[in-house]
Amino acid sequence: MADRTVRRVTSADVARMAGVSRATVSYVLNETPHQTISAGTRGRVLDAAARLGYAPSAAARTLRTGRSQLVLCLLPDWPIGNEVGALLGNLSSALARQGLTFVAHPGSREDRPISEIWKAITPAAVLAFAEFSDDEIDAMRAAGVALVVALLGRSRQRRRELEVPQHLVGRLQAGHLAGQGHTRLGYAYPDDDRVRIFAEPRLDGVRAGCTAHGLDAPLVQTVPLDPEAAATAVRRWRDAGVTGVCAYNDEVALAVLAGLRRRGLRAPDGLAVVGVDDIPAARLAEPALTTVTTDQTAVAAHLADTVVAAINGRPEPAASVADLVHVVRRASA
Amino acid sequence: MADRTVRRVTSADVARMAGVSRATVSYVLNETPHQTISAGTRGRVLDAAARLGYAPSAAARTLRTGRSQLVLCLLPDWPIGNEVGALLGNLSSALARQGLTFVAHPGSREDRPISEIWKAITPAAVLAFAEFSDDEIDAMRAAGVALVVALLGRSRQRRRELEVPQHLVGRLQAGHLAGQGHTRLGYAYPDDDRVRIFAEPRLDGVRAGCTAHGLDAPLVQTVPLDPEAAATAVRRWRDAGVTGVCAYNDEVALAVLAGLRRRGLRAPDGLAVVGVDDIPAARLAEPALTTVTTDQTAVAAHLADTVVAAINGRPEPAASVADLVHVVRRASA
DNA sequence: GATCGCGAGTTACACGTGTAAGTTGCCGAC
DNA sequence: GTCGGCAACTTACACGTGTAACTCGCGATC
Repeated sequence: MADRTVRRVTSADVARMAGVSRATVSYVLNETPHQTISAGTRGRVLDAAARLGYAPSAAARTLRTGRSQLVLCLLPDWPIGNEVGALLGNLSSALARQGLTFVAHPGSREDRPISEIWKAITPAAVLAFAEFSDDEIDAMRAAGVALVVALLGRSRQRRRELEVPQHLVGRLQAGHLAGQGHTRLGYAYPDDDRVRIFAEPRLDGVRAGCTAHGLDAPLVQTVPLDPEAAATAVRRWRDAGVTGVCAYNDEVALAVLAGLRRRGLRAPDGLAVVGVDDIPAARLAEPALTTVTTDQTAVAAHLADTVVAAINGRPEPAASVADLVHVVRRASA
Repeated sequence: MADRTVRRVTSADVARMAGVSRATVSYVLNETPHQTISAGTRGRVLDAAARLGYAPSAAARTLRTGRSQLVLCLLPDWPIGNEVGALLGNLSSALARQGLTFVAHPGSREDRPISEIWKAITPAAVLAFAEFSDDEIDAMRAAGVALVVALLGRSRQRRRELEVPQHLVGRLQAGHLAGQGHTRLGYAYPDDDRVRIFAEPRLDGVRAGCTAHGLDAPLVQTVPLDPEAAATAVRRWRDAGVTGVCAYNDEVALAVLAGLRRRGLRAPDGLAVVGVDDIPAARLAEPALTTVTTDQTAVAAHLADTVVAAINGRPEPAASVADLVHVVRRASA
């Protein structure tokens, strides 16, 4: 009867089977440059590794090199929706193609200082939606993290990778309404402080869009996800002569639609409404919601390229912003 | 000028500062049982560790013990919504209180064999929504994973932790409609094979609820997230004498509401509709959607207890299913 | 007064890897 | 005929930790 405790297959086992030293195994498997290995040995090593089902110990490799193959993403404490979920999925796929494993850590910073998290993982790179303090960034770099990216918000050294798409979203919303002939726009701001880092660049984009089309700045109102409260916002907009509203996202847009109903009105006549994200509920709403979507695959691919480049010490690639966002035309605007 | 490459603080540094051996530091910091350390030494070690900002190397610890402090959750490839997001967040908090770090890995299994993932992490436990093959389970156990939990679907050795709540959800939906006097029910099944593992136990719950109230089995129809297709389903239900419909989730329920509108009808008179999840769009719909919610905090807490118990070799705790799901009464049923 | 027990530590090894430095044998150049 | 150079490897160490096994002094016990 075999040993109860099944031992892990190590590179020493592969070496023994291939009849070479452990170093040779390492050189072959890692394709180390400037090392000359004959085709015969190479084949024997590869064969032995495959036959034994060898997988290197991530812990040992991390200990030795001081850096793991993990990319850590710190999720925000506000509920993540489909669109962020899609971004994470695409990011994971894109990084997997480069041999990096993507993991996400949900949960607010209050639970545990974030240093606990990355010290428990030693990631190659850290992505986060919110900002880092300079101290945090220094501590992470000192611990061997190659790259720290704040996707949004202030960041000392890196540019904010998601900022541009958010800005474009806002511009496109405003542009769509301006193209429909609306001359006085409103902005439906979310009633949740935690998403401000997303809302601000979108609102800036709407402002820029208004300016570009020669319109006045949008009339901003906070809209809770509640029909009654939304109805109040609708009244104020209409009193001010607003005819089209850009909403922070589809949920806020749905609230505006509900507010219109409360007042016996309906989009687009009472108020044209444009959302963001194209959630499933958007096309099921009454009227169906016009909305703006982002090509999360493209964003994820660029983000993955940036991470890989930084880990390998190469300069970061330029972003292509063309065709990143689109309007999905439906009945509400 | 100091050394450019900032060295990591190790337990040896702490030992030097406290004037003790490295082993003593380890014993103090890990509170190893059956080790007698004087209060004085203990204090000096703790003080030195705090002063130096010492954090143990996860890689070294993992290498030594053969098991990391990470709990890995493999996310499904279908889009995760708010409710799963909330579950993950709560789970992360609950595990953090026990010293475990929770990480989620998004992305389909097609990208990369899942063995690549857990070999790159060596987690203490693995949670997944879908099933594992027996071979996968064996391989993971052999690699040192203490616990493998399939939250849903078949699983050889562990029970499926999320199965019961899904079943309860279905029962409660049926019970609510039965309580309103409906005698012939329909079930709106999602048009996405990937969520079958969620849909089946919910549908089973609805069936059980019908039986418990002496009703016929529900008339099941697949409902795509499209108003026109939903309208067809609505016609068939009404032709069959169905007066109340349980939907897989709120999005499918919104589709049913849209289908009713297409036919000039409205809930609850044309067809009473009950959703699941209470997404933000539910209370903004017309009419506002009655729905069933699950206490994700309680589910997460129990799941965390199960994980911790398994890692420490204790028997798994019993689940309390009382008050886990609730009906949110609105206009649609 | 030798012995035992025990509190309070220390020494030493193992975990599995990457890689710098060293060791062959062989071939071509002077 | 020697010597440098190179292909093809091997030897040996370091990474930072947990823990079994050992040491040492000291007070109590027979």
